Amino acid sequence: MAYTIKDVAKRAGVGIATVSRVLNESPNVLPETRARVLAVIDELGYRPNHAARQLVTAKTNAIAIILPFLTRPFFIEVLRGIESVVANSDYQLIIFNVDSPEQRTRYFNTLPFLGRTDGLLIVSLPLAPPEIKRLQAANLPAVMIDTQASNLPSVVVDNVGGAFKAVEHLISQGHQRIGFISGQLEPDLGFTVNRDRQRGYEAALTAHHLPVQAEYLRAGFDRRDWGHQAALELLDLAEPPSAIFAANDDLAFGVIDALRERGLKAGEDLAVVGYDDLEMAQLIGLTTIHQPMEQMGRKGAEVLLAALNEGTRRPTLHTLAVSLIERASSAKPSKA
Amino acid sequence: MAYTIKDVAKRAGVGIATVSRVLNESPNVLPETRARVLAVIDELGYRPNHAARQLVTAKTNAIAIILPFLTRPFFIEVLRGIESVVANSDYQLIIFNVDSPEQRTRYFNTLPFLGRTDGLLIVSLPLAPPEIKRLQAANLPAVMIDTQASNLPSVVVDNVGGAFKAVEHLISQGHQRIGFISGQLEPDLGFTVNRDRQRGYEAALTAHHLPVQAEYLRAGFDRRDWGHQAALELLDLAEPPSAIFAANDDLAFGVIDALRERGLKAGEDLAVVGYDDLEMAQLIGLTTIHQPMEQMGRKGAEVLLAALNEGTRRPTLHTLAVSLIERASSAKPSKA
DNA sequence: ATGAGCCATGGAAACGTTTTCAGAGCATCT
DNA sequence: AGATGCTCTGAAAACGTTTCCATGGCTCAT
Repeated sequence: MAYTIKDVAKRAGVGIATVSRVLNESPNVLPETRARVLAVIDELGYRPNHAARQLVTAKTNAIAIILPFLTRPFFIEVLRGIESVVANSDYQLIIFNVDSPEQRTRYFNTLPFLGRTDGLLIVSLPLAPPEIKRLQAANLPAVMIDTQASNLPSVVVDNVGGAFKAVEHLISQGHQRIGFISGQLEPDLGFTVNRDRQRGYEAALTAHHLPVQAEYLRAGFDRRDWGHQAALELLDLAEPPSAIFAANDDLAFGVIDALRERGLKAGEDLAVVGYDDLEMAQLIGLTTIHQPMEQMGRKGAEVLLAALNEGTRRPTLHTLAVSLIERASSAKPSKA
Repeated sequence: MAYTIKDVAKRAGVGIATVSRVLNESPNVLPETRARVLAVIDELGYRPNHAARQLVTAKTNAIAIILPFLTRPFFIEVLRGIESVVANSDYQLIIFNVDSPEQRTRYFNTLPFLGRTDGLLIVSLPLAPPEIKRLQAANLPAVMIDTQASNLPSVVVDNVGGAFKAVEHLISQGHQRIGFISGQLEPDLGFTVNRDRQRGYEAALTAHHLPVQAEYLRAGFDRRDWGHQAALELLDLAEPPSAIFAANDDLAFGVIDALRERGLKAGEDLAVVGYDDLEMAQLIGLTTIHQPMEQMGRKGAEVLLAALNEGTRRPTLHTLAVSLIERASSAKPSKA
């Protein structure tokens, strides 16, 4: 068995309370005593038992992050941002991946993190009011990233504004017929990205006195093959669009795939703009909206740590800016 | 404050031991008693305190995963595999990201997971014998993924064999002059992938009676821009190779980039083969070696869980197979 | 010289569980 | 009828900390 505080105390010839004081850097310990205790700790390789400490302090020194689709680049980047901040604190990071609505409700019903974590980072998953209530009842500080809850601190990006920028860019290039391809507008897990970006798309058209045409709107799935299929559908219209705005880069890749299949080229025969600015976008030369994904993670983690350490707990809303990255896929069209 | 087991006991008119028995599904409890206790638990919304439970059982119900470069696709896929297995157990997953040698040594010296986790999954990071000793001294079951330690269970892929396959494929396409681009052969964190794949490259050449030419070997960094630069260097040789094997897909993307810059096309002017089979590889049409990344994670997690639940602790070695995925980038060359 | 106040220290309670142990009740066997 | 054994139960010990409280020694002002 591992050594306990008693072993240290005995060996150092002091009481366990003194050892505890040394451990917790309490002042009132004679330097000489402290040195002796530290020497023994070092000699025995003693390490305080976490569980015992947790039991009495009621602190876990861990925070949980709940995110969907661990595998998608967006979430990875966010995770990376979070990790970079948390690694420099003395908190540990527990991961919960949620891929299905069932898992989601299971998590928020059983709250398996309760008592195992001091705080929560919730990425992209919108919470229902009763769920928020339950968190607050449990006195568990939470920060939302990429979703918003009115009574919780939230870190978001302006999806409507970003989409607006994307479409406005296309319009400024002379495009009048602009298609929009997105994933589900009302997905199982309640994401609002697609809806928000569609709103931005429509707002930009309207602001420039262009009509919003139903046949140019293609909401399907958040998968590349849907981007592919939807692009083909748009190309086959009697009057096909001269530009396509895809609600995320992955869909845009599908679009580019479809173009290639038809012997067409993005940026020459049809302008394409994506959203996310994944690493791949640069390689492919895709014009897109850059989201500060890692920064979102960092900011969220910082807000949570501040709440934990200083007790700051105001539900502030942090909105991060997005920017347009111009690349070859939206060069000026040959035929306006 | 939250309710404790005492509150439940009092309210149900039983002793705390009985509540504990109900909680732990011990047999010897009268069905009627059990029902009464469960009713009270439900009524109060009682949840057992983790720390207290841990303290007495000396079990944390958490496992830690230690991996480098959380951001690279390879590790993400492995992580996803791990997560998918762990999510179905009642363990939780704590993440430690290690990006620098300093962090690495810090982690393995302080062992911050000690007492917070029941087991360890170590991805790609080779351990020095004293480090392994320390883990075993702490009685902490560990499984290595994508590295190997003689006295710990390990899940690996055959990097030498995979590289062999890749190069043999190029040779079978008629190539005689084959370049090899890789990251550092002796990187800071001690990965051996690059070295292993180089060995496979050399073995394949030798097996087919082709010379290993030093000027065709380019070891640099695990970054796309190195692939780019090294490819240019190879192209500028007096007698440039007709094919390039890149030690990972990312490097291969850099190669393709360089070709494009010179107005050349992979698969037509020069054959390119990568390694990893990232999602992007498919999009780009890169011939590559498919690694079962997610499966590695799953397997590793399964082995660890088995060790935890059943006490199986033999240091078995699990070698997973890799396969060649032929795509356009290694079509038959026009001029052999 | 004496009391007030401070500092360093140790003993013991408390945290909320699990688990050991002993006992009560009851049926079964001799 | 008494011994035996089984099932269910509760009291109490144990886990390893932190923290409260008491105490003894010391300094310093009176």
